[in-house]
Amino acid sequence: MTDHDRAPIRAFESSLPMALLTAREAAMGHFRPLLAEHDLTEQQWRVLRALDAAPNAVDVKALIEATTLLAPSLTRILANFEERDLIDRTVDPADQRRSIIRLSKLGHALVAKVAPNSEAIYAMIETQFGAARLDALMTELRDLAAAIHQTDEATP
Amino acid sequence: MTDHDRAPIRAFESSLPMALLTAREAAMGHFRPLLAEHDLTEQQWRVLRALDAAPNAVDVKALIEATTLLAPSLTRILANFEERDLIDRTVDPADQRRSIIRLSKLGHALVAKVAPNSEAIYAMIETQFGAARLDALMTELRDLAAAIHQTDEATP
DNA sequence: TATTGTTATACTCTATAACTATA
DNA sequence: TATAGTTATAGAGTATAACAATA
Repeated sequence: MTDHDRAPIRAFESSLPMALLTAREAAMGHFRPLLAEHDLTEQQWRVLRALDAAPNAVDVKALIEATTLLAPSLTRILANFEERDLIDRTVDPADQRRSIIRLSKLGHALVAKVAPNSEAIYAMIETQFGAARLDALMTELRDLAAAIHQTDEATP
Repeated sequence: MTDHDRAPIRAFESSLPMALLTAREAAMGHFRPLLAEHDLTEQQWRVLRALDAAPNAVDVKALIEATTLLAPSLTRILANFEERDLIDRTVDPADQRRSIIRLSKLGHALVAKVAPNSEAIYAMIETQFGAARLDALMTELRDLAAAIHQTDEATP
């Protein structure tokens, strides 16, 4: 602390997007170093999780929807994953325009390696914040997103 | 809908960071086109709001903290703002290393022009989701960030 | 003609390190 | 020596448009 410290900037954390960003940054601050250890970006991890969670093999379009990435971003990420042998890719025999993506053995192994740490971090947060409270918060977040999307339809 | 549609990818929206991201994207989806009209990025808007909310003129360090941007990003944004005459910049006479930043008349005018639309969007969200509920959610988000930061101190 | 996915391009932010000028 | 801020550099995502292959 010196004479030149000024009053901190306040009031604009009251913005909803900023509150969401701050909360997200707090959570990801724990997680990003873990991802970096495995040479994964946040977006790459989103793709891996989506692939891991998918009941079946998926096409690029489904991945775009699940990850909210743009097509060109996803194209590059998938190219990177192919180089690293994290995914297998085949052409849909029923529609040759489509790529069918699935996690390779190596890809599954990577998810299996990272995921437990992710859950440990999550558990820490649950302990600190309260499991029931966190559940309720997640529900509210989903409802909020849904409510906003409804306003989309009202004003196209 | 065609024969080739597959089961949607589920389950991983249960990730906290993803829930925060999705909610944020929903909110920002309304706001980004408005910013684009004024040639502003999300990060630039964050800086403008921070400057507008600041009780006094601020230095670069305070802006970094308020916006969670990195120094090099902020340096470029401030250079851009100077070109556009949105800010005034003076050297702190008490410490010549410091830059003192404040919004120019033009900068204040820009904030004044964009902010009402921002509030209109916010009002729409409030209506759809419920004002009290939104308030409660914001409180929870702030508490969550605080709780996570407490775990930081526990595990340095 | 429409759709799937890729390529091309320009811009911005992230992240780190090196550097300057003050203190 | 330490701090405030800038410059340099590499890498990755955002965003649009144009494109090839397939339907």
